[in-house]
Amino acid sequence: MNKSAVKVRNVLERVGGFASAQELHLVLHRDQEAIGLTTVYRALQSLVADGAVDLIRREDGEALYRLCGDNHHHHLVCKSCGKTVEVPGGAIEKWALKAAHENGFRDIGHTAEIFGICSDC
Amino acid sequence: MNKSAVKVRNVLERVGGFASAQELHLVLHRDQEAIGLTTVYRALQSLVADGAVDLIRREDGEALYRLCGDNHHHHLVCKSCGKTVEVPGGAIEKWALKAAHENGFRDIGHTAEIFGICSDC
DNA sequence: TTGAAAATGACAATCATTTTCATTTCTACT
DNA sequence: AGTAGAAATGAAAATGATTGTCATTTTCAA
Repeated sequence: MNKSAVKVRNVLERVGGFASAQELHLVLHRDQEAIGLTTVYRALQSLVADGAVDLIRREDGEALYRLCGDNHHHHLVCKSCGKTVEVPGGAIEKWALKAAHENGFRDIGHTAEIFGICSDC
Repeated sequence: MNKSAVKVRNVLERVGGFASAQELHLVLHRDQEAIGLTTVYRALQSLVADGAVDLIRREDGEALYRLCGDNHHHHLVCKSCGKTVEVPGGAIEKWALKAAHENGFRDIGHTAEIFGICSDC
């Protein structure tokens, strides 16, 4: 793993949740870490390839990254104000594994998001 | 609903599964239907807004559209060859509703995809 | 028929992501 | 230490899907 990949991984660790490549690049700059946007993208690519980082897509198609391996959970997002709640994903996990198994798939991953309107909106 | 929206909806019906905006535009042209790409995008937007069409993201972030079917299901997609299997989503539905309810959310929707490597790859 | 409102589409603009390529840093070997 | 070759870096250009603009066309009710 590169020096850059390590930096990116550390930032991901600190932010704790999902972040876009551009956000990560911004945070790195705030921290006086001189690193190019291109390099951030490359570091994220290799981290994803190594299975160290998960990639999901925001509704507008932008890529979001998060460190793999923390306790697995999904997100409940308010469509109006953006408020986000973490939701345990045990049931989904079982569902995904079962469906994949029944169809002969292996190396399973999944994405799941719930969205709605929160009580404050 | 517009004339264009109707055309787009018809094509979606014929192709039966997921298709990108550009693919739909191509099919429409093959059918001698003169319709601009911009209009295809707009028709898809309004169809999605009306809940007539579902939108998911391919792994590279490109948007895919499909006629909103009566029977709610999700997809099990092979990362290698693209083979897709429909999976019933009952368990997910319950999970999403429960999680949303516990946190005071309403007007709930959800997305879920499973991906892996199929038995042929 | 007519006139306002909606729809259309060619083209330009946007924006995340990838490519290119010249330069810099690392690494291994003498 | 010195050096060649490989890998990493990043600025700038390219890419490609999607959206915005705006002049023109169509629709439709009065």
